[in-house]
Amino acid sequence: MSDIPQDISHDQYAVRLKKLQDLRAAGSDPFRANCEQTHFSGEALKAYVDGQDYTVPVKVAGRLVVIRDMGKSQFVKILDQQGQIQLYVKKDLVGDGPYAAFKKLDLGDFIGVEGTLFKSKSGEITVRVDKFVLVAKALRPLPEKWHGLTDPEQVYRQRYLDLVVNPESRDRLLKRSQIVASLRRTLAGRKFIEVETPVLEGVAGGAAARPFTTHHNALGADFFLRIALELRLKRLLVGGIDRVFEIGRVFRNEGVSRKHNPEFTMLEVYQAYSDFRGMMDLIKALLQNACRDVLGATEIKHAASGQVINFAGDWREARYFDLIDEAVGFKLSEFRPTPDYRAKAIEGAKQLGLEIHDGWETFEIVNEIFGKKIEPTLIQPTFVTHLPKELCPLAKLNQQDAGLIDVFELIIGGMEVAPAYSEQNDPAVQREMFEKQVGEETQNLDNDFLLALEHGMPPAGGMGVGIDRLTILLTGAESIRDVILFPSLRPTPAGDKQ
RNA sequence: GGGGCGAUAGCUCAAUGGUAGAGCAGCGUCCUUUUAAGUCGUUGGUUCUGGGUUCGAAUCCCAGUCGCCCCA
Repeated sequence: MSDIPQDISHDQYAVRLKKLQDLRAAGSDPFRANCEQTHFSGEALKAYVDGQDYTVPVKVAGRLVVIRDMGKSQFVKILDQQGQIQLYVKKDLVGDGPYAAFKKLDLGDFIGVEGTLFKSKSGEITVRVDKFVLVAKALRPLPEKWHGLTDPEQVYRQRYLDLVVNPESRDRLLKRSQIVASLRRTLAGRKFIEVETPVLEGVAGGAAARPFTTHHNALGADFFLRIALELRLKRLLVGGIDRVFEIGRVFRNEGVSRKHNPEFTMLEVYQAYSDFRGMMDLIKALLQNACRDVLGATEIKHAASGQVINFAGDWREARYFDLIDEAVGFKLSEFRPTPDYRAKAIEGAKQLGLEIHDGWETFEIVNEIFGKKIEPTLIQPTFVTHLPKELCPLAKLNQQDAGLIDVFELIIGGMEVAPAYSEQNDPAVQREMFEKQVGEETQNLDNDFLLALEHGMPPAGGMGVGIDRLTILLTGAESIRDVILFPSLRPTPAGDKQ
């Protein structure tokens, strides 16, 4: 030990650690087991009765985020789940000793207080503190109060700091929670049953995507992380669960971008004895309710296009090939049954300035036109129906045109929000469709699923909703990373601090 | 995978080859209704990492790490 007092005034961590040690030395616990709380901040603000200052008692708790020290009194603010509330601490009210202790508190500390509500001179509802207690000491300082945390890497890796200092971040988290709750309510109201199915699968099916692989030691077997919920939920249709849904994480081993995270959340819904048209009705109810529940309106401003998206009323319905014909400027769809189809599709795509890759199938060329030139222009909710059958092997073929499938893709704000199908339930046709796809995709044939189909699956409408994209839409977020609390990032080296 | 941009105090940002600065936060002082409170004083730097060029590098060059954007 040195006699020379070390100057730690510049080191905020050391200053706080010293305060913590001093508290312990004085017999006080800087990390309490609990504290009483009668109101969240928002509830306390509502509990105030106009003109009745100092009569309504409240006990609130939270993290100190603002301190305005005026010598013998202080205005401070604490943050809890519902937001901030101001506290007023007066020396002659709490007493000299406690007041001195209060002055030693740091931004970031958690406190619990007891007091009464009043309205300050400038009209802010405030708790006048009678008693307070430090319940948890913070050893590290908070980011700056005015600008918040802006470095995206730190926002994602230390989301807890982002949530403390960036209110819009907390707001997005709350909205996402409300959206999911609203979806569940709507589904429950229509007698859907929520289930959970395996994340670890022997065969990763139900979508065309590269899966993650992992290994189970005790079983001595490799597993895939699921890429969709579909094939498990359809087994439940076979088992007599007529209206079933799951909200769950799926994993796709693909690129990361503003619109893609390797793990994301899907709602998949299946309704026996319905079809893709029934799903139109369902998705409208789901989204209109979610808008009302979360935003209190059925219109939202779409930041990217500047348009107002209107969820009320009837939604536009357009056939895939009508939109394609319109985009290329000639009747490309009429060439579908002819040998000239491919040449015409290439011609159409090139006219639109699109790059075509040699190995592409004709349907891929046409879908490039859709993805690049049509989808981004569909801002208002639009059901795009009757896609070419190659785009999904799990849907029923159209009665009039076996090259088409009875499906829709719901596009909103230029993004695919929900695909829905009349589900294929003929085991022979299903096997044939799978076998065609297995050749070109990485996924294996799910024989166990085909066995289930052979036992008979009722006709059904099915639908998938990307929860992350829906949240982007309803919150106006710019990136999927803004609506996923902890987006996938390259791991930092083990043991690395800060 | 390719191209572009970025990383400086705890946080937000300056400093274009010549002693690394500001605001907030911190530390010390004044202030019993503040609103990014105010006031006076003050501490704090592996300029992402490693090489190189130069009398001299936050700045120029090379390589790497991490992130963001665009493209595939």
